Amino acid sequence: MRTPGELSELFRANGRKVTAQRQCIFRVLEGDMTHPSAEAVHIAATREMETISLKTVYQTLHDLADLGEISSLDLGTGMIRFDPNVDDPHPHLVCRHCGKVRDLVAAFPDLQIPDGADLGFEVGSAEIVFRGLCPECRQSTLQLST
Amino acid sequence: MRTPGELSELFRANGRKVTAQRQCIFRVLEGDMTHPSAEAVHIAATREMETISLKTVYQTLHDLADLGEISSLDLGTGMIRFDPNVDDPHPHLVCRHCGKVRDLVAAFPDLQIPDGADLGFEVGSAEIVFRGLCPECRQSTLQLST
DNA sequence: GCCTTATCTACAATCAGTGTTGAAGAACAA
DNA sequence: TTGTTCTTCAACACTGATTGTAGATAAGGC
Repeated sequence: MRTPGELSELFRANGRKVTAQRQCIFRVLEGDMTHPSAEAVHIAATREMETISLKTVYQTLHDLADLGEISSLDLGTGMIRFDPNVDDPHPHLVCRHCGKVRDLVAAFPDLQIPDGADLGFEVGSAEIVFRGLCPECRQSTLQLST
Repeated sequence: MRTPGELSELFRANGRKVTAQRQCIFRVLEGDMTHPSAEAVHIAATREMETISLKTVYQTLHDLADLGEISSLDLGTGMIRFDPNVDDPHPHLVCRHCGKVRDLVAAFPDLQIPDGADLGFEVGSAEIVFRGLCPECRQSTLQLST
């Protein structure tokens, strides 16, 4: 993802206004590797701007997704997650206990659908999701069973 | 998925009762390849039993999923989809326009995470989702742009 | 600084899915 | 078949994430 300054430029170039709320959200997202939900972004943003509304956060995140600066992921955790790492496609690890999401940096072969197997679908993108338990939840599950 | 009769047996064997509503749902699911949502199953079921409630449908679908007879999928279409084809893992094609889901029968290599790359995750399952446009939505999109 | 227009906040609504509860019904034993 | 017990049913209200609305506010060009 770009820096807050670059994102402000991009918003202006696209006829969008650069408000204090949006810049606050840009800053919150910068360097965030946790795949935050809109709610999580809102909580972080209110630490800087107490009055920012959740609706504004949703709106700005969707704007960023429309511009291709972040990607929105529905990984089955009950809420949409936002991923600032949009430059190279990568699989995701999802904890089925706490919902934590992590990028998997290991390389995977490009998935190609064999000719004719797509039944007329025009395929745009492929996603790989691994589900399991994150280290923390593994730990607490082990403790429960002893 | 098993036949309605086999499912009834299985329910009894697991201490669950076999009600008319459940048998109706078994029949609806049999041979359904459309990955229906609970809502869709409910609509189909009401054609046989007008008074069956959506809650009962949810309950029975979850029971079936708990017994491993169907799998529940959150593919980002806004509702959980249920897949009676649980015997062999397979990728899914999801239409980003109408939400239609199709099994991809083509074989894909087992996805294995390279050692150390999982950062301590205990990985249980892998999912592959292809997103794109189904033939019908491709058609209507083409017509719109002419 | 002024004006136009996009954006903001607060509030209410939507939508999929779940908890609750009295009533109905299935299983099982005698 | 009958009675007992326990599960399940259906209606209703509720949750939690997300979106629509509308009046107030502020950005950005002049």
